[in-house]
Amino acid sequence: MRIATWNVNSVVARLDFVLDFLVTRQPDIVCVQELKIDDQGFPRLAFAQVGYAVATHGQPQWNGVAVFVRSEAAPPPEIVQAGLPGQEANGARLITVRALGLRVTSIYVPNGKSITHPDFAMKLGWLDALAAHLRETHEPDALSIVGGDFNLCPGDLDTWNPAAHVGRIFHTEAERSRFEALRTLGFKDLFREKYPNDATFSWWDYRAGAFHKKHGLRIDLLLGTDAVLDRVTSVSVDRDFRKKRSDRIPSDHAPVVVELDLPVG
DNA sequence: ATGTCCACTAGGAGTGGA
Repeated sequence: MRIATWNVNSVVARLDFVLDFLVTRQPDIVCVQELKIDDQGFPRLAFAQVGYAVATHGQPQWNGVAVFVRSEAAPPPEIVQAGLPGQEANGARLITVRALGLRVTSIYVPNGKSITHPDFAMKLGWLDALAAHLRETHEPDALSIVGGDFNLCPGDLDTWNPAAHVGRIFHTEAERSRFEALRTLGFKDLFREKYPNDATFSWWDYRAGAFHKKHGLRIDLLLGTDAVLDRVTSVSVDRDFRKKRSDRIPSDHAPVVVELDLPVG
């Protein structure tokens, strides 16, 4: 089974990239963030035509999350939660589905803007609410995945220039301690568990040639319970989908993909 | 490099967000 997470930075602007990712990589499940479209406007038909069912929790203009499921020989995803309880006013940032025998959550953590901005406190509160929600709904023995854009670097290996970012947003102890709380709940960082010493990034700023210069961050993460972790065979970043294609502009995030030793269906 | 790209409003270029 192949499961991915990808912040697409507008599913409408990125439709060609996203459909090509599905067709060429054939992921079984994809956690998606930054749809930037409401559920009515979501281009469902285009996804059905390439064999994917979608569960969306969108809003106009900003945010929005989804889970795509390869529909060949599989029932469509069943939505079990749309929106993080108590945090609905802060944007459409969480959806949980049951699909292919797994519980899968796609999240888009608030950016926070800067550590002095009111949005930073909102971000920390959102992460606290996420931990509380995962604690309440946790099935310790289940195959559970939380994938998404966490808008934080878990450790110094996850940032291209740690010295320049000490104490800055995405790198603060306040953010990292909340990430650690998710691990304590039983949600392990699949990439880091598999590769304790690898510096691999998933996001590069559009500006200043950051991708070319390898000035990136690892902020797009797939977390899983031990039942998932035991079945991980690889975790990779699909950098091809961060590359410009003739006149087409990519998202500033690349897909992160985990391969599991787990049959589909 | 304050560097780019998105959606929205508006009917063009500016704003807010990331």
